[in-house]
Amino acid sequence: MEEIPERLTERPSWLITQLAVHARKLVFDGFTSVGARGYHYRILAALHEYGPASQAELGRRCRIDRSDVVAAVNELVAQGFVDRTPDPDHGRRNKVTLTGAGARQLRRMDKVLDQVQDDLLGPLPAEDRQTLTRLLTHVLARHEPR
Amino acid sequence: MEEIPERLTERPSWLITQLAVHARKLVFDGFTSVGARGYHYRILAALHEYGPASQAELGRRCRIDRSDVVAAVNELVAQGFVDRTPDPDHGRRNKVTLTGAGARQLRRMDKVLDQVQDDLLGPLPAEDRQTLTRLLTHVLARHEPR
DNA sequence: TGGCTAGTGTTGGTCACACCAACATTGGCG
DNA sequence: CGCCAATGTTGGTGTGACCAACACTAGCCA
Repeated sequence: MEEIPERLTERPSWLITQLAVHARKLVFDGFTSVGARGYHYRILAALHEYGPASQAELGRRCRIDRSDVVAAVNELVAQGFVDRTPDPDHGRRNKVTLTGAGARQLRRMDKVLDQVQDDLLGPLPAEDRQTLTRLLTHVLARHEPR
Repeated sequence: MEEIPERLTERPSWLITQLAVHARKLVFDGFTSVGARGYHYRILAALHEYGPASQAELGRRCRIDRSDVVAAVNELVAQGFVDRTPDPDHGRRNKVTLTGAGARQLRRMDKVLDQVQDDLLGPLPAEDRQTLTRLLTHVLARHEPR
């Protein structure tokens, strides 16, 4: 009954940002159920895929600001999901390492995320789902040049 | 060179939320150049399309929380883009009305947004653009039931 | 060798957006 | 009439994305 202005609904920027709102809520709820949030997942994923890394590297790979990596790693350390040790070669640099518990947490979060995809895309046919993913990937790539 | 973990890039929820980050930045920059922000546009658009409304109505139509409508309308009043008068029929209710300056501001923001769509979707062929819009609309509709 | 520059970790802020709880007030309905 | 729903408002929370500044280190190059 309460209609949204057409100026909004017909613009891709509205569709994307509003759908992102719902996606973030689903992700947030899922991650909350395992005591985590988005930044944690990104960092655990990067550590699992590329191995131990400095905080600056993590920030670049995860698209997280250096300063925000500090806080997230602090929390992950407190939960025992990563270790932070000074890099012996590089004086100032830290080496962040995934722990066994961290890998298990990552698996839990993966399961949560898989469920989220289904909730998010709902009854979208597999073909449309693939098309959507392809188009989004293509557009996003043009905004992440380097 | 700095690769993003596949776990992220292959998931639609990541694609949508990350693309939304870029969309928000484009919209933010554009709106900033005319001294406004997202909430302002939504409210001006709703007033233009449906005429004067109460703040609660605006909130429902624009997907903005009641409490946030208060602040946004305050700002719009201060800029002279809307008028807020007590509803004569309804004691507690306010009637928010678009002014001439508000309508002009809305047109400015419309132009900004049109440019943003091009920047956002880049060189996506018209057909793909339409497909993307259709799919996004469809998925979003399932998350906005009523 | 000395000095500058780039990179690193850290602190401490800002902003938009979304959302929630509480409160006083008011209208309308049973 | 009395209760419930709706309204406007205040004040607070959380995430995610940034930015500026600082101290320190490494590496380069003149």
